[in-house]
Amino acid sequence: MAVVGEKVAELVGMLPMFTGTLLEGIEIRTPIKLSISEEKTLMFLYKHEGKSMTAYSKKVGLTRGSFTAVADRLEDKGLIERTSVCDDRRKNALILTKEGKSIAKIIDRCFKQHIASKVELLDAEDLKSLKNALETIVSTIDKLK
Amino acid sequence: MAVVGEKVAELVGMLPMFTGTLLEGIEIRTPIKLSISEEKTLMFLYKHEGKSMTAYSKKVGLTRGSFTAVADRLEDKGLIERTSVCDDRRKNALILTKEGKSIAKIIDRCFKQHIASKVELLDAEDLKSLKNALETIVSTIDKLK
DNA sequence: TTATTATAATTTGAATTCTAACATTTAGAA
DNA sequence: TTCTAAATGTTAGAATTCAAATTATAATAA
Repeated sequence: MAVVGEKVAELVGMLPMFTGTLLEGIEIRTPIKLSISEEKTLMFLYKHEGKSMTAYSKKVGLTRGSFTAVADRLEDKGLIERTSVCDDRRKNALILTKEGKSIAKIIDRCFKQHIASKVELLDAEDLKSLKNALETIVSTIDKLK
Repeated sequence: MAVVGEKVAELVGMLPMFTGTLLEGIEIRTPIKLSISEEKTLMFLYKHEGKSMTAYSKKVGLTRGSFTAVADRLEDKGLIERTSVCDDRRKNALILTKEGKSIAKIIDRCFKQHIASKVELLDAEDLKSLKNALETIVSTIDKLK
């Protein structure tokens, strides 16, 4: 079924536009000025603290080298800390500081509110099928690993 | 149904990881070295030539300012041309050169083959529901405009 | 007509990200 | 043990992208 695969490829190419449309016009006001990668990092940390640099770099979509700079900046701003993981001295586990947690909370709420307000324009049926579609896709991620 | 909206927001946040997983390990070998934005631009041009700079910048996910640089580089490499649209002298319509078209074809094929080979790991049923889910999402894009 | 506002693309310097090389540590094989 | 290969994170310089101001054109109102 290579035909289906190619169709999937075509659709995947359009996903960034989808998220772009959803995020259009979002405005996240934080006490400290942050780049998008910094905001994303805080959001992921807010959900799952204590993972490695490499893990977060993948979630944010940066190379390890670039993510080092992001972590440096967040640490300089006092929002995260690198903690050592004893059983593997190569790894750094990242955690939020108190202020980092408070700002991450703000970002998380803004993000959710913005998207919720966008999809409110859909009727109930479309919204439901959108949610189902997203769940299908996300659950497919795991099967590909 | 703000609850559904928030759930959607959470899932949307995971989409970049999904595309990241699908594209992991992709290797596009072209006669001329290209950046990712340049490759994306050629792919979109391959599908729809003659749109404006702003239109492509949105598809690629760059600001207009950044996209000017991408178009400059592609023009310097002889892969695209800016053509004037007579009825609006502000706009530049982009078109592929002969070589640009040939390279765009390579990129398009590599992209599709790579993703097709990835999703081959899924069984027929999962593959079908993935395709349906993607179609649902893409068709939702339009309704939000 | 003229003035005003909006749109398309460019420019510039600053900020961010990438690529490639590196040091350190771990895991596994010989 | 020792060797080799792989994984983690960092570094440095090049490449890319961003934000904001600018120019030119178009659309609209006065």
